[in-house]
Amino acid sequence: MAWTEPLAESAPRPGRPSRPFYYPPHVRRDDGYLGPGAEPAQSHPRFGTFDARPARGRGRGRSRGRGGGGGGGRFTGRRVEVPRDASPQQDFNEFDLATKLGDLDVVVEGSDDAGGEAINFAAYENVPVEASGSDVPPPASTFEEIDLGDALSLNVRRCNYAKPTPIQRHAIPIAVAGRDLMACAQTGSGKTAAFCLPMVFGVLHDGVKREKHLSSRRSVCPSGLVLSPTRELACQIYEEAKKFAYQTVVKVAVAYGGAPFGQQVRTLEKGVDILVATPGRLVDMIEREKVSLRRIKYFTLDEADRMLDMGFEPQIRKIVEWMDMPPPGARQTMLFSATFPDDIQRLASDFLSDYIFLAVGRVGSSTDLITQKVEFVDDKDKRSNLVDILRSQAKNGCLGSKQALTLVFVETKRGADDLENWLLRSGFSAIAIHGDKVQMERERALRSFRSGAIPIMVATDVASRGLDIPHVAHVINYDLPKSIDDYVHRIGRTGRAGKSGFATAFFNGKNLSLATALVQLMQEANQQVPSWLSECAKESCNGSPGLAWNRRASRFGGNDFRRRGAKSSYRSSSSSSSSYRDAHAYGSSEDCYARPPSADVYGYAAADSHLSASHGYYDAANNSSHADGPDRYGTSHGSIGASGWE
DNA sequence: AAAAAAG
Repeated sequence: MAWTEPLAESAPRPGRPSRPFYYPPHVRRDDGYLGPGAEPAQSHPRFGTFDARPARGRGRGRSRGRGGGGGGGRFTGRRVEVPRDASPQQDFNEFDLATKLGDLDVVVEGSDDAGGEAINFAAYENVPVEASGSDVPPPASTFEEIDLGDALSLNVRRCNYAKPTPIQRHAIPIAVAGRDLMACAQTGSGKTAAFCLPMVFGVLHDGVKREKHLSSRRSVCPSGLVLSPTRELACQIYEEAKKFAYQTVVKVAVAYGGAPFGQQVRTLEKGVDILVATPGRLVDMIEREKVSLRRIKYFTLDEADRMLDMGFEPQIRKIVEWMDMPPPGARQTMLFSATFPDDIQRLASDFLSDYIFLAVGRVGSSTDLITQKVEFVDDKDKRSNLVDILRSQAKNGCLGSKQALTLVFVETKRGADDLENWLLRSGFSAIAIHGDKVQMERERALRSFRSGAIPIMVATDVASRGLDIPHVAHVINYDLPKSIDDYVHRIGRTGRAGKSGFATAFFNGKNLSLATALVQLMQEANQQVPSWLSECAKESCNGSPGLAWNRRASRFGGNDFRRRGAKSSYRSSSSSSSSYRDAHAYGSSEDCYARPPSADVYGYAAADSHLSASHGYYDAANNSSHADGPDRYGTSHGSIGASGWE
């Protein structure tokens, strides 16, 4: 009963003296929020929702049990279904409540604040969960239950994590049990903590033997490794891991390109237990014998589907299979991502041993917090269209008290620079980030965007994954990505923290191949789909090879490819026992008592309308482009067909 | 065809 309960119970008592509690600087934030990227339910500004969503057709069975008797090593699975009527809107309000309260004041001078009691934790429970594999460890509902030990528990507290999020609940016990894991949950849902905590715990539990760092004259031998697809994300993970390792013997370090090699090595040589790295620099370090992977015991691939896609796969394979890392089975491997296409799952299973597949998602996932608009805009009109939007946004002010941030995605690095220049010339404060900039510039861009000093950032896909930037109110897909997965990750930069977000896409003939998947995605997220877009989807469907991108069927988890591949041999008969436990853990019992007061009581309706008001341009912009959308499409149809090859 | 990741 250490700390979660008191927090919640003391909340309604005003004037109660605050608990003295030291928060080290690295877990503080300028906006008062103390936690890192994941989500103490109680006051959590960053808790979005879950992107991982069930595949279609899952609504049928209420639950699917694990095999009766649960014999050792048998492949079993369990699922929990969410009532169909779970209203996304309601969830939004609940999250928004948490957000608002969290923003009011957090912790240092009174962790009693927060009205913990008013928060409906059931919102967290309302996610469909699938866990499949042999002998899946049961989820834990509190951190205490997981028993991470004093030091780690204290750090979790310092991060203001009151309760584990669903992905943490399920993944942490699995990880702590030493099992391999393939986990699906949206970035921002506490995924980072879900693998960092167990890694720190593992190292701590194994006992750090300092001499191991000296066991080789030349190279350091970390026991934990996390790989990330971008440098900035690596930094972010490093920062998070550091919070858990604070005041323990566990040392965390980061290695990525574009920064002085020697400096990073010198840091490593002081000892490192958990190394967060990007692939290139890591390979470099290994080849120069600065680092050895021979003692790796915990290995995590973040954004695993990206890491295993065509561009990255050889490098990852090299690191995992051709360097000195212990083979699957001799190490623990965990893969995390929001999206996990089938073919990538198949690839990934090379790296895993008797793994558990975990998908945590909510019906109508995070994207329904995001209002998605698609406008038909020819390339030549994009600039003026963008400027119109930005101008209207500037006029309509900010998002709450904070400067609303706008993230504009473009296709190419060159395009990012060009657009940045154009915006600057048009009088906007904007900055570009892409892979051709030197690392210092990249970091400076991200920093000034994060802080709100420069409220518009033009980015390539370098910024599409994982980055946790509070107050991004609007994501504009100036150029749409080729794959729907990228689209999902991009718009996922907003609509976090339970706040609503806007996403606008400029669509034209060049994006025809995306139409089908886009329409599908929007429909699932209860978005209004312009009729001209539906038409595009229908057209492009016909016998075109354009569906190469369409991985809808296998995305969003809820889908362990092993179950599809060999259903009959894997799936055991359903049994009521384990499904009952899950239903109980996630189900209605908690659901019914803790409904928060209606949104209006707290003035969310107002907050909400303020938000829409601040984006009032929307109606105007949408109407006009909507009106001429079909025409433009119609007139250029011939060329669309030609250019829309894949 | 593009971005990312080594220098």
